[in-house]
Amino acid sequence: MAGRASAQRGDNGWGEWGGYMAAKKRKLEEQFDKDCMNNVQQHERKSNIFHGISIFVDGHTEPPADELKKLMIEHGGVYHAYYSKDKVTYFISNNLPYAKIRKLKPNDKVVGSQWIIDCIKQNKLLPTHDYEMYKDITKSRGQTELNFKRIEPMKIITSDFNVPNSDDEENNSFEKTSSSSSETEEIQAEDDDNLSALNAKHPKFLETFLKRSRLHYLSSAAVAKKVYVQDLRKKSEHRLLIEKQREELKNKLQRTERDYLFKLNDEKKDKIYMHIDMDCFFVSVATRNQPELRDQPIAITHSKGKKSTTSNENQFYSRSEISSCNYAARQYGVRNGMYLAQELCRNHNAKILCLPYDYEGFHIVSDLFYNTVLSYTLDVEAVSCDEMYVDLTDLILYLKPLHPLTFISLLREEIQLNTKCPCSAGLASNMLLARLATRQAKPNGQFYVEKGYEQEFISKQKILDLPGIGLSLLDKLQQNCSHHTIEICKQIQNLFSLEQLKTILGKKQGQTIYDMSRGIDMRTLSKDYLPKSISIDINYGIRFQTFDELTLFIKQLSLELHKRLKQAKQKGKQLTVKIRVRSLNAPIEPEKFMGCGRTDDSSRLINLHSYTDDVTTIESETIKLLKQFHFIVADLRGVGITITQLQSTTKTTHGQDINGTRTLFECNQFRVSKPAISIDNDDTNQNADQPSESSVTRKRPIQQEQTTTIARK
DNA sequence: ATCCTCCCCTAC
DNA sequence: TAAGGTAGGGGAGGAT
Ligand SMILES: Nc1ccn([C@H]2C[C@H](O)[C@@H](COP(=O)(O)OP(=O)(O)OP(=O)(O)O)O2)c(=O)n1
Ligand SMILES: [Mg+2]
Ligand SMILES: [Mg+2]
Repeated sequence: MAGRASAQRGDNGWGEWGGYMAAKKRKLEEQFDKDCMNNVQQHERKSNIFHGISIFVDGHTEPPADELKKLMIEHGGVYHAYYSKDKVTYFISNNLPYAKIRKLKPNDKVVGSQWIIDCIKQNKLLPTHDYEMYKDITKSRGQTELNFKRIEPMKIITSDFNVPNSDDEENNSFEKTSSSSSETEEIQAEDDDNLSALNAKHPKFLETFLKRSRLHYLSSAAVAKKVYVQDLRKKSEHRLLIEKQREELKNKLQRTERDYLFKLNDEKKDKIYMHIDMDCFFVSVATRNQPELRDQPIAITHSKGKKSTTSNENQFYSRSEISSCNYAARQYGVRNGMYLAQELCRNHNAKILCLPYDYEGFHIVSDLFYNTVLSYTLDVEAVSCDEMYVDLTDLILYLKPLHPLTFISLLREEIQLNTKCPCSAGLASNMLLARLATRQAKPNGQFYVEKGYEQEFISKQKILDLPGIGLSLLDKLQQNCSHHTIEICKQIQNLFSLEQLKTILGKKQGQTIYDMSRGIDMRTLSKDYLPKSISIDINYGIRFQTFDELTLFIKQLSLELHKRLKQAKQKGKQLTVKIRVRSLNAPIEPEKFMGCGRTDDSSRLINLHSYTDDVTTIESETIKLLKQFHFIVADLRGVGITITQLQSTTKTTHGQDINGTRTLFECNQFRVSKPAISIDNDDTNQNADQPSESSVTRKRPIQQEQTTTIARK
């Protein structure tokens, strides 16, 4: 019964949220990084107001962590570089990332940094009550805002969303689309708070949300690119194009000495990989026709961020995420994925320019980027819309004598020319090192980790930069090594044996980290893309009062999922439903407008009778599973449906391309040209998938409790 | 041992 | 206001 009643644990199991050092990660390039640890400087003691108090600073704060550390020490407190449940009294953070808020445990107290400032100012220990950030906030939004304002570093002016400056980009859609199609009576209005009702109860919500979600864009675009590369491999014409391109390049090559000297690639199995990634992709695209803007800090956000035409202290409270920011902005510590809020509040980057999403542009540029690379080789593994791995071995052999740096220099030039956007690339003998090389190369650069320098290179790489290693895994390591601050690969090499790593992280992950920290990576490009799951998840705007409302939404999700299965030409035999329910002690409304806040998650799967992509099956099975959870409908904050155990509907040998290739123009809402390809319709085929009632569900006695999930008051 | 379910984590 | 999606690796621990 492992999972089941998980409603309670949720984040639990996470035990210690420990040293997460998100700060570390963020501070990557910030001067005040250094060792926040025992930087035992002799701070002058000024008071003792913080006696007995210890803090752990997480994320970006104003003033920055080392300043807070100094203040704490000067006033009798203790500063911990790593979180330790027993020792730390308070977290200090002004904007924890969403992922971490969800991990907070009931007893964790997160306090805004202003608390420290105010305490010092008044020279006494103030109650933290008004500075606590992620605690129950009874209800009203107003209160939420108030609460927040308190802790804002410099009393920000909240107003200023001033009048809806209408137009301004294309703010079309549902504004008026009232029409209230069918079922739901009047969506609009009603509802306690007149929050303009833009939540999942609105019939247009799903469509609107997906159209605007950058994360949905990223996911669907990545899949589309994988499919695109895959399909291109099957086209013989393309091989001819590649040949032509290579010859052309060969002819115009101006070889220099290094090209002739570059031998390597013996007939051994020496490989040379390239990892290539567009620089601050969204920003570069958005400014590709106004490159002169690029010198100033820029971010891509939904919030109009305040153009600060008027001198005034702009900015307000904004939980809008910065999707991408350029390098000028990064100078100030701004990072992708941050909330706009704190950043703008800081005087120095008060004039950060916020630009809207240009999905069509992303699409176009992404295609140009891919097509440019693909015109030279098909040894490509798509990673995302702005990033890929390339096995250059064959190409370099073909063009020899040629130094790979010469090639990627030309390639990047061509990409720049085609897209008007910069990119960076890394070269190395394996994928891991190539990827790390890219990081080093950015922005607008290239870097080759050459043969004799691999150990030196990997030794000094940040552990967090290793692909697949995030805050959680790093923390597990840190917990097992209290004396040192674990930061670079060299330390893993020296401080942990393979066995230790396996014990701490598990068999596979232990081995992987062991290898990676030594620069070892035996992976090869995956050239065969086979989807393993297709799903839809919505964890935003989920606010229902009744199960019927939820049912209506599930209907929409099912239809969307059905379309995705159709488009991917897949059917699945297993269906998983995942829900996110507001944590008991989490505020009704989280900091982020319509966000899901801190939740407890659970999932449940069912084995279907046959491979299916049928809407009604999906819908009914989902509802069935949903009823097996026990939750208060009003507390639901997220739902997801995943189909797994996929099987392609094409006869493998039979012609795939229905209407011309599924070119790069993938997912519905992001298609650029290409009129609709009609994804829906046709349900005619397939072996009847009745709502597979009994569902093989195997054993599982499933305590058939009160299946309902009533919205109780 | 190995499989299965229910997570958790990471990445873009 | 805000648009916190999703695929895939893998671990824990019970079932087989
Ligand atoms: N938390 C994130 C991370 C990324 N993205 C989007 C915007 C990015 O432009 C794009 C590509 O991600 P990258 O990690 O490649 O970041 P950038 O291209 O923006 O910057 P870099 O120059 O570091 O590659 O994905 C996002 O929306 N949210
Ligand atoms: Mg990039
Ligand atoms: Mg990228």
